[in-house]
Amino acid sequence: MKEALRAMLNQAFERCIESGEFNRIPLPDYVIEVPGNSHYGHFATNLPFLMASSLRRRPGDLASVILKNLGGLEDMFEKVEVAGPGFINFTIRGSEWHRLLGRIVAEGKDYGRSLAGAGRRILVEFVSANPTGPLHLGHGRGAALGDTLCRILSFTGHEVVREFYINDAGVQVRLLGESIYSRWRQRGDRDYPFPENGYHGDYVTDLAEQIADQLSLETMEPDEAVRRCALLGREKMLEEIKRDMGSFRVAFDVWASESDLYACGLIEKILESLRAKGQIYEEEGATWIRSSLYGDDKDRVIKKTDGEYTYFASDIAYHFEKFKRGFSKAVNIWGADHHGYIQRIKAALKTDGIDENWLEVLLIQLVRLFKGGEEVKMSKRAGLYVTLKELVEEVGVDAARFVFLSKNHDSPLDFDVDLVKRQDSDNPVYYVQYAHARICSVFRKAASEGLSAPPNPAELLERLVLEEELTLIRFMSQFPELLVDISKAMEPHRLTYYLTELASLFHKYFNQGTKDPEKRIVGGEKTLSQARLCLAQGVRQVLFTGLDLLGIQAPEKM
RNA sequence: GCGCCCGUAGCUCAGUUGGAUAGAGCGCCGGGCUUCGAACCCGUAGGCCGCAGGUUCGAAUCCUGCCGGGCGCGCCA
Repeated sequence: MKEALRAMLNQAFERCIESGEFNRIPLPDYVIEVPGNSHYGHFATNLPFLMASSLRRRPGDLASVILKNLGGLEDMFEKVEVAGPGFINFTIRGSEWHRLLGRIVAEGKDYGRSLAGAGRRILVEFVSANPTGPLHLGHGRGAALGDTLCRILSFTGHEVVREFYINDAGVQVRLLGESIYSRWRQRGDRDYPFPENGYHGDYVTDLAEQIADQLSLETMEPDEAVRRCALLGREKMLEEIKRDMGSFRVAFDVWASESDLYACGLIEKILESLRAKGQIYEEEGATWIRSSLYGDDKDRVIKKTDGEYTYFASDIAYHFEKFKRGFSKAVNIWGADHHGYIQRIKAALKTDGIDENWLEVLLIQLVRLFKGGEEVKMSKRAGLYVTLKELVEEVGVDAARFVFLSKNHDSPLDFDVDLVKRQDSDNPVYYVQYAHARICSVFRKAASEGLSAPPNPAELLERLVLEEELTLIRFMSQFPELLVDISKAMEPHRLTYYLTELASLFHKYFNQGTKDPEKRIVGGEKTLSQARLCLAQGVRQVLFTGLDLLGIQAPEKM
């Protein structure tokens, strides 16, 4: 509908120029918006303001001229007027909204799906936890964000690949092996030393027991035993991570391994090509990349004097490889404590001419957990932290995902377990689900009276004349473009707010009927009930689709 | 010190990328179930959008400078 309006305005603009009423100027980049206040109609444009300065005329006058040149007014509009200092406000006919509802119901589960991102291949890398310990709350937030973003991008026509990068090459995994081995030795020798910076969590002791059952550690040299502990520990942690992600309804297409990059010689290969281009040099016994030429604060070491690569080296190789795989864009979801690396990795990409905007990094801020009104302090190093699994066991997947997606990823999140655990009305999570369940209940009631939403309701829908009904349709009409906007801005949390508002509009509508039988969905005259059931069907569908994109279930009963 | 992010109702946060009278949830106070689900709805109170300038028809939104908070600035990962 907005597009139709835009086309009409563009045409009117041309007509004004051809008729000589306007001097020729380029069409401004104007906006058609839905005014917050319905007093200003259903749509409004600022076009006149944007032409005022170049034409040196008053916006109000320009608005009148444009209005005069708009064609086909009677068909689509109930009212078009110049308002304020120069807005043009449009009020759409009810019949147009009825037609739109018909389309929503007809499109069903595909309503909102689009081709906006057609031809765009996007790689989204998220979570990417070290396989050295269980996933924690921060990973949960990243998982919820990444997964929902991917779902929405796919729905808007992008080709999406979801990837988990396994940091399994460096000292972390070796340390894991040492930690496991030490725990195993400590069963016989209480004083056996534990590695400095080792992993302290109880899961390490569990791993030690499992691994001791599988391997005869006692027959091995310590070095060999540590190596085997590291390998097996990595495998087991990875399995657990995959399990946890699965039960959090997060799936990955690719599990990319850092150690594979080394194993297949990719790191050397890529560094060689950079060296050939003069982007790499040796100094003080180390190997450096000229990142400072491309926006980094200084050059960075990629190979240390001891001959080991830094993690940065493999990161560079990994991202170059991503680029070669032919994606139009790469999105990384990182913890906010990594923001210092953004500039660095982008600079590294630029050494090979890769546009820095090709890579987009979304930072997620800290998650703080509250229980009993107090913050639960966490320390990963000491192995003291709440795992994602524990959180999910306590509050459920739906609630956890909803809360993680209830704020911009860029702002810190306080997760109040007590609030989210409550099975009562204070829990924000149920609000949207409840609306869905309620509609399902209405349909059960309708069915018991032999009523349903007819598949081809065209003429019926004109029975919908209540302001609440038209408001619902108008609000639903914004769903497709919302998803496109979210895809562009990479802000999935906006969907959470949208659904909450849609649910709210429905609850208000529904409650009208508790006081006034004339306004009930089921119970009045047959055609009216059918029309209202169509409306309810549309709302139910949008709620369902929206929740599905959030990875949240839409229950029929609660 | 340098860089990034953030300052919006008592609390937690939205704010359609520059639009018209700044919103929601929680909390406070008051009201609504004899038939579609009260996990809901309705109403009241609550604001110098951190401060000061600037840009323009128009600023919570963009620019500059302060103030306050978080994070990052390794041949660690």
